[in-house]
Amino acid sequence: MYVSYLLEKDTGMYSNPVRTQTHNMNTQNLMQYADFTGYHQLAGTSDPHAQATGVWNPGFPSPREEWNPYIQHTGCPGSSPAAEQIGFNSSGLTYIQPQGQGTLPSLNSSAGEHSPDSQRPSYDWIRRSLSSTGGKTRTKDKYRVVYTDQQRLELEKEFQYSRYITISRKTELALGLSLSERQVKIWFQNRRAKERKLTKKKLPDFTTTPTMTTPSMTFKEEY
DNA sequence: TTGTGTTTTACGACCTCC
DNA sequence: GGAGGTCGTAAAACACAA
Repeated sequence: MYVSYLLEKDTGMYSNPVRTQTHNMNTQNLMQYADFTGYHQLAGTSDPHAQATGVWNPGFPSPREEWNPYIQHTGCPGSSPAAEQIGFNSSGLTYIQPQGQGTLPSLNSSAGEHSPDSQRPSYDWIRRSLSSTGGKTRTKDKYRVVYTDQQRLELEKEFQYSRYITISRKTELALGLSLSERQVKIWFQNRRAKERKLTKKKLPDFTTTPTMTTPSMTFKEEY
């Protein structure tokens, strides 16, 4: 809720230093994340699950059509005040990068031309602006970390685009946000759980719950 | 300041598919 | 068997009322 709250209301719910710094985001203060001190595992470092995935399929299709209503109903995330403040244009899929910042090298440049990914933001500048402080897990010295507003905003934007992240996008997001792919995957899992919870809350009388098949069954083909 | 409720990360168990 | 899905849950982080 926190990130969606950011997307919706442009005001932070929390008042801790990290969040306070980012309440009034713009393309300049995004670079504040350079001194972000939270723990973020780097993909491919300590996380055994964070290995890079394989070759991206150039034939990556558009997001599942059943999500289209979602995208339409939820509106373009980039059009939210919060998103606009940090530099996303109204399309929500094209990122206005800070000047002088390059783009993340495409996993497959030709794929980018044909996939919806080509219209999405590159996270290279974010990756460079984020710092990593090494890996800690539930069984180690810190139970969990708090993602920055920027990280959650980007994850939320991706979630608004598609409820199920593709392998290539997971890799790109993980790199761009200095998270492990496992963290991105779990974030999406938790985010879907949250959405189901909210939906359940909104529709308490909804007895005939549609059977939800595991998306991996259909999505693996799209990978 | 403290107690309490909510939200956010992270994991394990179990399932399905290839 | 591996990958990724849901579900349930633990615990940290946080908001807020008293």
